[in-house]
Amino acid sequence: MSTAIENFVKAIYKNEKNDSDDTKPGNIAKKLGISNAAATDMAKKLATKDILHYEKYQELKLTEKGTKMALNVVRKHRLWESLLFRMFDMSLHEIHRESELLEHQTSDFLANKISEYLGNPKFDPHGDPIPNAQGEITTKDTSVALANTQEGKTYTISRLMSDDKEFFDFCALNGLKYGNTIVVTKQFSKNKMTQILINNNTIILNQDFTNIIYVNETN
Amino acid sequence: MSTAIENFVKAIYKNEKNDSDDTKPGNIAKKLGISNAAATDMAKKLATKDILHYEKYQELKLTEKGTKMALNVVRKHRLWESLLFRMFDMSLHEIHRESELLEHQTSDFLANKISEYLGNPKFDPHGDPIPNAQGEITTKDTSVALANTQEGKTYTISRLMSDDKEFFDFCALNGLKYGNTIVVTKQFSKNKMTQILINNNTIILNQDFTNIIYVNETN
DNA sequence: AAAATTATTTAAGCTTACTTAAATTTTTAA
DNA sequence: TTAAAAATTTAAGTAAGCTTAAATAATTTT
Repeated sequence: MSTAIENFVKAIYKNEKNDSDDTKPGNIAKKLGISNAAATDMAKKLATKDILHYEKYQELKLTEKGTKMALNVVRKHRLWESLLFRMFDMSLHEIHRESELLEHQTSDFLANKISEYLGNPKFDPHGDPIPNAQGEITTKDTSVALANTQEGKTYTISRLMSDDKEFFDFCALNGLKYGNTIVVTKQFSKNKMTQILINNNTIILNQDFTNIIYVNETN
Repeated sequence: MSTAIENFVKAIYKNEKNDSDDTKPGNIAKKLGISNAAATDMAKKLATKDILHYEKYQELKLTEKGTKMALNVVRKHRLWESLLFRMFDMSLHEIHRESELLEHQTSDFLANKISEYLGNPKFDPHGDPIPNAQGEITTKDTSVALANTQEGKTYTISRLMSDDKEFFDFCALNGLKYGNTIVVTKQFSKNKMTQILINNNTIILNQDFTNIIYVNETN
C-alpha cells in the first residue's frame, strides 16, 4: 500500500478514535493537508478495495481490513518512536517527525524485530498504546483528560496526545512527562483552566492542553 | 528529492565506482528494473536540475551536486545497515533489504544521530566505507579482489560487495565475514577459481564470488 | 564497409495523487 | 421554511514516474 493510502486510513482511524469532528472527507482532507476533492477521490478508490465504506455525503467508516491496515501503520509509528526515544537524545516532537516518515517503509519483519528488542512494549513515549503484530490493542485505557480531573487528587501522566512541537517543548520545560506525578490543585471550571502542582511548581494550563494531557488517578 | 531520483543517482554512482559496464541509460535502467526509455527521460530531467551531465548517446556523469546527493543516500544506507546489524539479529541480506527502503526517509538529522550513536563508524558490516556528513569518504581502500590475490598469503576480509541473498547465505555458512582471516592456498588461474582456507575448512570459490570478496593482506 | 545487431531516443499513453473550478447537496441561520 | 453558508462531489487538468512501440543512432559482426 502506498504512503498516501496508509496516511489516509491512519487519519480516519485517529479521527474516529480521538477527535470529536465527524469522519467526512473534509475533515480528513484538513488533517492531511490535501483538498476535499482529493479526499473524496481517495475514499471512492479505497471503497472499491474494501478498505472503507463510502456513501455519498456520509461519514467514512473503515472496514475490518482498513482498520487492520491503520493499526499496522500506527504500530510501526509507535515502535519507531519508542526505539528512537530510547536510543537517541531526541524530543517527543522529533521522534514523531521521523517516525511519520519511517513508518511507511518498515516491513512487518523489521517492526517485529524492533518490538522484540524493546521487550514488546505496550506503550510508546507519549503513552499511546502500541498495537501488537495482530493489530490488536490489548491494554485498556482508564485514563481521563486533565480537564476532567478532580481538585485535590493526585494523578500520573499517561498520555500526551499531540504532534505539536510547541506543546512538547512546554512539556519538557515543565516536567510533563509520561509517568510523572501531578496534583490537581484547582479547577477553574468557568475559565476552563486547571491548576496543577508538578515538581514543586504550580502551573496553570488552559483547555488546549488539559484536553490532550491524559492521566490516571493514583491509588 | 524523490525516491526515484535518489535511486537513480545512487545507481550511477555505484556503477561508476564499482562496475565495469558503462554508465549509459541502459545499464542504469537494468539495475533499477525500469525501461531504457524511463532512464533516458530521468537523465534528461536531472540534467536540467544540474544533477548530472547528459548528452545524447553519451555516458551519464554526475555533477558535483549529483555526487553529493548520491553519497548522502549511500551514507544513510550504510548507517542503517550498521545500526540494524548491531542491534538486531539480522543477516547481511536482511539489513540491506530494509536499508534500501529506510534510506530515502531519513533526515540528515536522524542520520547524524545514528552515526553518533555508533561512534561515527567508517565502515558498514559489508566493509563498505560510510561517507561522513559532508559526503566525503576519508578512508583509503587498499583492498583487492580475492581473484587477484597470491597463493600462500594470508588476508583479512575487508568487503563483501553484493546485495544477493544466496551469496550472503553462503558467506554466513562458511565464516566469510568482514574482518575474518583467510589463507589463499591455491589460484586456479586457468579455471578462474580460488582455493582458500578459512576456519580450518578448504573451499574453492569461482570468479562470481572472488570478484566481489575484497581482502587486505595481513602483515 | 556494409549488414546485422544492439542501444538509445522519441512519441504516445497510463496510473497515482494531487489541483482548481463548478455543480450539487447538506447544514445552518434568519 | 426558506435563504445563505458550508461541505461534498464532479469534472477537467497537472506532474511524476513509469510503460510499450516505433524511429534513430551506435556498435558489432561478417
